[in-house]
Parts: sequence; C-alpha cells; structure tokens
Amino acid sequence: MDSEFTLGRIGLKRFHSASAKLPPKSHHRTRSDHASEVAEDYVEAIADAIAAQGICRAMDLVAHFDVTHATVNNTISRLQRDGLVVTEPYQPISLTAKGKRMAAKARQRHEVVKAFLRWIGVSESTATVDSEGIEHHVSDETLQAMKRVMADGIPPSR
Amino acid sequence: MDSEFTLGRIGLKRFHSASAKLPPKSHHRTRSDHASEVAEDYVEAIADAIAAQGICRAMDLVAHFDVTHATVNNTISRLQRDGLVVTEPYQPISLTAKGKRMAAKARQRHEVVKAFLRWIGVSESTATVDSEGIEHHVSDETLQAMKRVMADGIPPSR
DNA sequence: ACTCAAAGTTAGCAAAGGCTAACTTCTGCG
DNA sequence: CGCAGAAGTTAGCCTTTGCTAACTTTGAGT
Repeated sequence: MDSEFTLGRIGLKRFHSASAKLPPKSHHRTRSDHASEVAEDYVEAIADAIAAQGICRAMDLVAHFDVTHATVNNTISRLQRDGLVVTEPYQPISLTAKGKRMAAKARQRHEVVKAFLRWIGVSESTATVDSEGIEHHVSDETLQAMKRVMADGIPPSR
Repeated sequence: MDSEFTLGRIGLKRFHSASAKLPPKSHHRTRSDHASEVAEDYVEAIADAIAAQGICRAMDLVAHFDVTHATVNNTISRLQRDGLVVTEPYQPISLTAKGKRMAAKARQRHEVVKAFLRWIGVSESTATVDSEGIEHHVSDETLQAMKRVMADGIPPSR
C-alpha cells in the first residue's frame, strides 16, 4: 500500500561517469514528497475537525494552520483535484474515501510517533511538535519497531 | 511604505465563533523551514564530499541528490546568498564557518537519529532512509532523550 | 596545439504553497 | 427586513525547488 498516494516522481535516473563518491541518495523525497506531506496534514486536520464538530469549514483550517483564507482555498483546490476532498462553493469540506484512508493512516502514524516520544521521556509539548514533523518520514518498518519496543521493551540483542 | 502598519501575518489570531476545536498549531514550519531543510541537506552533503575527497564539485551534489546541474547551481546560489557556502565560477564549493557549523549540527543529529533507529531494531537500510527524513524535525529535547535512553535504557517513571 | 566531451552557467518554464487586495455570498441581529 | 461583518472566492504576485535547452569554460588525450 501507499502506492495509491504516490503522485508524480517517476524514476528517470541519470548517471554521470564519475566514480562513486557520495552514494546516490535514492530516497530523494524532496519536492513531490513535500506536497504529499501537506496533503496528509490537511486531510488529518479535516478529519479532526469533522470528528470534533461534524463538519469542517475552511476557517477551521485557517485557524489550525495559521495561514490565510486564500492559501487554504488554494490547497483545498489541489486536494480536490487530487481526489482527496470534496467541496462546493460555500459548503463545508468533506473527505473522499481516498482522503479518509489517508487521514486514518496519517493519524495512526502520528499517534504512534507521539506516544513513542512520550515513552522515551520527551515532554508533552515537545512530543506534540516533533511528532508532527516526524510522522511523514517514518516508514512502516520504523513504526512497527516503535510499537514493538513500547510493547515488549528493548530487544536484548545489540 | 506602509511597512509600519502592515499587520499582515503578525499574531492576529482569528477565532471563529464556534468553540476551540482544532488547537492552533503554532509550529507551522511549512514553508521557511522547508528551505532550511534543503540547506541542511546540502551543507551536510558538501561536508561529506570534502571529507571524502578533499573538495566538493557541483557534480558530486548532482549525483548525491539526483537532480540536474541547473538545480544544484540554483540551490548553491541561494546557499551562497545566505552565507553558507562560497564558490566562484568553475571552482569547487566550500563551506563558510556558518555552513560548517550547520553541517556539523546536521551530521550529529543525523547520526544520533540513525543510531537510535538501529537501536530500536530498525534495519540498516530503513534507518538510513528514515533518519534522513526525520533528522530535520527532531528537537534538541528529543535528541537528548534518544541519547539518554540509548545510554541508560528506558526511564522507569513516566 | 586542437578538439571535444564533461562540467558549469544562464535563461526560461512549471508547480507548490505562501501572501495581499478586492470582490461576492452568507448570516445573524437590531 | 436590511445590512454589517464574517466567511469564502478570485486574481495577481512572490519564492523555492525542480526541470530543459542552449550556451561557455575547462581540461584530457591524441
């Protein structure tokens, strides 16, 4: 899974003769990944608002992200274009099935990361802030590892 | 002009009628933080190249980030504008004191995060990838917590 | 010494994600 | 009802970080 969320970023390697100094990153999330981070943050916030109030209005997102009307509108348009949300003029914002799936995943990730940070002794406020940044970069494997050590303690090996 | 009265984007919270649903994020790293993430990645890569080969050429960064010449040039120009690197046409790229400091910090963060991921049982390859994404979002407090638990184990209280 | 490919530069384009300013629509209340 | 202010929209601009294409400079090999 995760395949359904990938936008853009097709392979297209380029090779340059020179020797292998710095190993090519191969991750290169940079650009398009940043876009989906924003998408994740938005669908998560929309899901939260809907959970809390029944509906989500643009103003909720304005407050949440501390950006302007216009920016929210822009972003929502992109999300709609990408099939994550549905909204009509002057109507509340709702999530598509795809959007809901993404939101659920993001929320779960977020919760695990935050709980894990708390578990290693990070303060509530720092855990809140850091988990928001970190959640987008945590692979499934790492997420599982976090869950595992919280449940079972540190594996003795190592 | 108009500068002293621009209330654009200072505090100016707006609260919208309904109750406090979504807590305002207050972090909102989004844009400008993303720029410094790129800066960190670049200075780190430049420092690596210099450590490995003595000098860093644009092509090293092309290989490392898998972007084009032009993109590297662009980015390097910005870094130079921001006082992180120095370079003259057709000359290798070097770091300023500021750039070196940033690189050292980034590298240290990176190492701690990666070691920590390995410590909780994440595979080498995943730890490599994830730590690159995570490092930019880890606060000092969280970094200390990681170091602490690696040294002392999980604090019992909590 | 010349040539030619690799490395570097420059210019111009695009999309994301910000902004302000100016407009329209909606809504609550006097 | 009517209207002011809140919410939403639209247009236009900016920066970052990518790209391609076309150019120049450098330097290695014959």
